[in-house]
Amino acid sequence: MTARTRKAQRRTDALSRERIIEAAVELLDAAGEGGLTFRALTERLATGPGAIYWHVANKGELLDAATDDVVAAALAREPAGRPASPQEGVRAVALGLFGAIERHPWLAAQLAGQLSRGPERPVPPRILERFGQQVRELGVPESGWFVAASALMHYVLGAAGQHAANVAYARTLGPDADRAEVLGAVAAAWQGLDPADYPFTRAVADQVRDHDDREQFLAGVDLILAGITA
Amino acid sequence: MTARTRKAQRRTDALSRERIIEAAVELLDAAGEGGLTFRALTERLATGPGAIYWHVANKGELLDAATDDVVAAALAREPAGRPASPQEGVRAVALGLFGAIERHPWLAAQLAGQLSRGPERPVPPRILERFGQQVRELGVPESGWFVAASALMHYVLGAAGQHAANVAYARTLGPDADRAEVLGAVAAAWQGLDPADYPFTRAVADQVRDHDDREQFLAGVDLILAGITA
DNA sequence: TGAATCACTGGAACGACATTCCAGACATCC
DNA sequence: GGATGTCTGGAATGTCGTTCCAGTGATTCA
Repeated sequence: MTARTRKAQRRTDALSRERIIEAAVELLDAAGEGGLTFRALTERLATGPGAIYWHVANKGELLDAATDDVVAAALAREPAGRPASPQEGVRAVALGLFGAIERHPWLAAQLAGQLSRGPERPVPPRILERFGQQVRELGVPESGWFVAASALMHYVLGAAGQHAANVAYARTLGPDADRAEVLGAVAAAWQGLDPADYPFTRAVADQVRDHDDREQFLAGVDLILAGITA
Repeated sequence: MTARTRKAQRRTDALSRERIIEAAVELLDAAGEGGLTFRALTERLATGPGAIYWHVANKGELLDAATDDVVAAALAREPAGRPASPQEGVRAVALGLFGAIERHPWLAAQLAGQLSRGPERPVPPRILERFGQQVRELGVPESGWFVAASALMHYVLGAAGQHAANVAYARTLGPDADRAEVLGAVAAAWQGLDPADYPFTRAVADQVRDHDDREQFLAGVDLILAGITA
């Protein structure tokens, strides 16, 4: 009989690794990266630091676990049946991650952090694997597998992260800002750049205003798909 | 007469924003993200916190300034003459960033952080602009400018960051590890995954071991270029 | 039926950190 | 030669992650 089983028998409100991770995700969603504090966590769970540290090694592990949890849920949410085509499969995975990052804006920085903290982190291989399986079915020769899957993963994480950042930024301007204001804010920030130094960025600012983020995101995915199948 | 000019006249070892940023970059290079502390900074500059805070608003601004500094230097290092082709121009920008992230591994997380912290940060537009100008010369219709430049930027930052992470990770294993060990370490970490859950990742682990990171990175850039011109 | 054991808890305390405060040093200006 | 404003560094503050440890209550064993 494991420790947790025994404890669960004792009290239904017992602390557990799952409850801690769940609370951590809620705190992150509510207040961003800085919102996750052991103090806030003890308050929300009505306990002390020692209790939490018995279930979790440290804050880093907790953040990794929260990230893993959310990403796993996002990748599992996909349609059960096989996609109509590998291309559709890639789009489904991409949109799944896009939605997860949109719902949890702190995910973007966290994923980027795991990417740049060595190959041992659990999440990047999980994502690479999903894209990779679609790439394989796309008929890409094996020598191109890694490059193709990497390109998809890096674009998706980067672009989705930027989208989430824009949404969060627009929320800063006003809690009831509508979509036009949101996109307008980003465009305005870029329009304010020096025309001599940033001719291109200023030119595309208008596109950012007029296009749907999700469509533009998918256009990027299709662009890379085109590169893969070329 | 500005404050800094007058001060420079008084003492050549005077504190200045430039000297602080320079010291910050050195600390980051030496000990990574956690190495930049106001304590370490005061020690290295033989001064107190107040002196630093007179020149710099807070740690975040200092990090942003250091990032901006390094990226600007990397983008300026490119060959002065016009590239032979827009494709070569893209590769030059990509390799410039790749080298900068290789020399300063903390850059990857920092750039990702700026990306996911709103459109006001100075660095992302700087990079987007460089790629964008080449995209324009590639003959891409204006409606596709943003997607093409975004795809390039996100892939380059993500892939270069992952490369830097692997190099840093390998350095952890042993200070005198050679290239084979470095790549072997990453491959070994991926080979240890569950074959049932990670068939693709395990299959590409061998490629990671046998290929040159820089070549693979450029192959990714070319893949996206192929998608853009398709 | 006790006593010993074990998983688990939470309050107190610690060191490191970013940041603020402020009394003073120093060149410059009037 | 006082007044001014720039610039400095030491002391102090509050928050953070983390550790320590005396306890609690269920379980196990004699």
